[in-house]
Amino acid sequence: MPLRFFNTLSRNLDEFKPLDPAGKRVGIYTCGPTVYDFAHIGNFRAFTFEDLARRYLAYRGYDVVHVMNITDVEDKIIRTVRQTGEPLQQLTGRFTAAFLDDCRALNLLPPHYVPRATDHIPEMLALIGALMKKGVAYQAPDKSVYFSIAKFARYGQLKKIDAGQMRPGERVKLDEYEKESLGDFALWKAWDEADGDIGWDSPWGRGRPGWHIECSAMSMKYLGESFDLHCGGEDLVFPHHEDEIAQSEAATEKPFVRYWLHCAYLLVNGQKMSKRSGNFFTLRDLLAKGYTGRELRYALIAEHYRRQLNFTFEGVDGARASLARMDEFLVKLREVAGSVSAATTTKPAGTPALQAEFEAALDEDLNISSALGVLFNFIRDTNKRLAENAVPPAEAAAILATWQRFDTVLGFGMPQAQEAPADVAALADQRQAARKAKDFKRADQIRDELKAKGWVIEDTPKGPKLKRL
RNA sequence: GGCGGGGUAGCCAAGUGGUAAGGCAGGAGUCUGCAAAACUCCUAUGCGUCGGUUCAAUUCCGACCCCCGCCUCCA
Repeated sequence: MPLRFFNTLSRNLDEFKPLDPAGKRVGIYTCGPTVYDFAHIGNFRAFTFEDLARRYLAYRGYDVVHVMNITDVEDKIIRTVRQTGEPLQQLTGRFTAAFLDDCRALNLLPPHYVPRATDHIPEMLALIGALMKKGVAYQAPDKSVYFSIAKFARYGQLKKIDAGQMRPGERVKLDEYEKESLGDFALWKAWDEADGDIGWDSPWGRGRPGWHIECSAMSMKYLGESFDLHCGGEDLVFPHHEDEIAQSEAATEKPFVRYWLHCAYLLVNGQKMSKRSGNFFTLRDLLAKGYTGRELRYALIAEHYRRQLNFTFEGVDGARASLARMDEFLVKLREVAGSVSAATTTKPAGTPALQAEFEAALDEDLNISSALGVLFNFIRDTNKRLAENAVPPAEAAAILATWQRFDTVLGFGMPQAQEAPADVAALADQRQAARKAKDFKRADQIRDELKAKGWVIEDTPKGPKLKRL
């Protein structure tokens, strides 16, 4: 089955074909964070979905090159610098590090390149220069440089916006601008007092880059003038990505990106989670509540990326329980497999079918809900056979090997059998002895002690087993 | 005003022109000294409403209702 993505550009499920004539290399650019504060889990929904996309492409055998920018100069950053007095580099360095920590907690694969905007001012200036030279950009009386959307006929292709129909947003004071047209956007923002010592010299005077230009400059630097995939949250469709297309294609006269993928919002209480509304959780907030990164990853990833995801604690609790079911299954398989390795066995009949179903689900625009359904169906069916001791070690090993491959996509991690520490194991032995002696009062007392230490004891037909709570 | 996404069981959610995957929660059972844990089974004559097309619609068409979002801070 072909891999298909819903392409915002075509508004269709398009079969994925890489630009690379060899069909091997795939370039993916994902819009990264603006580092003036901790990212919230709404932000991480996007990064998690992008991680899934990237991982699945790799699973499908593509050589993926993933670029994610760090926006480290921008209005909100400058405002924060002004308010707190913390130097820009220190502020952005701090939150960049925090962001990368959060990414690790969610098991997001590190991008191959994580370029910072402030390290690419020359590339941006070159791009702006090219646009000026082509006459599609102009310097306004306010000294800022703007892109003229009137000069780019294809403007509005992503959002299907008719420039004539645009009307100013509520937060825009039209009279503040000296642009030729309302839809024109800044490539270079002229320095003003509020910027303090933040600024770079340019052929158009001191200033700083506009928001969109960094993504065009950096994506093209690392991936080429045309590349395969560009992802982000749906709020970036317009104007950010629309403007990226305009400035990039106007400059290169080549198609910029083949497939645009956008994920829907994370909601909380039915409303978009955002810094603006104040209704957000950072990853740290949730980790502090005792949820693990993988549980949050599951919660963020388990729903199809193009559907709005209403974040609830009930939902994360559900994610935790779902993972526990999966873990339980894998640990059981490992016990059955013992020391048998999958490599020494021929693949049993069930596994290729499982793989085919898993892939068929993800091939269809990363339908993870369906893929997880496939997995849980398989778990139920195999559990029945495990209960009857009908799964030979070789098959268990083969299933584990297959699952390991699935996990390169899911990123939940394979559960490790947990060795109980000596004192816990000793207590378990004592309890077993008490039970043999029919001293159930003592046995139950030890059970409570173990629980207090964070271990549950599970009496199975094969004897007691210790499990981490 | 323009443009878009949704409304499927208590909650989350997949999906299809042929009669509703999966997860969580809940109920029952197996196991057990009792439990716990685990596992199994059960749980929507129904897919926002009203019409239409069809042998057959949740799935196609039309109208309507409701929710969410974008239209230059935004993942």
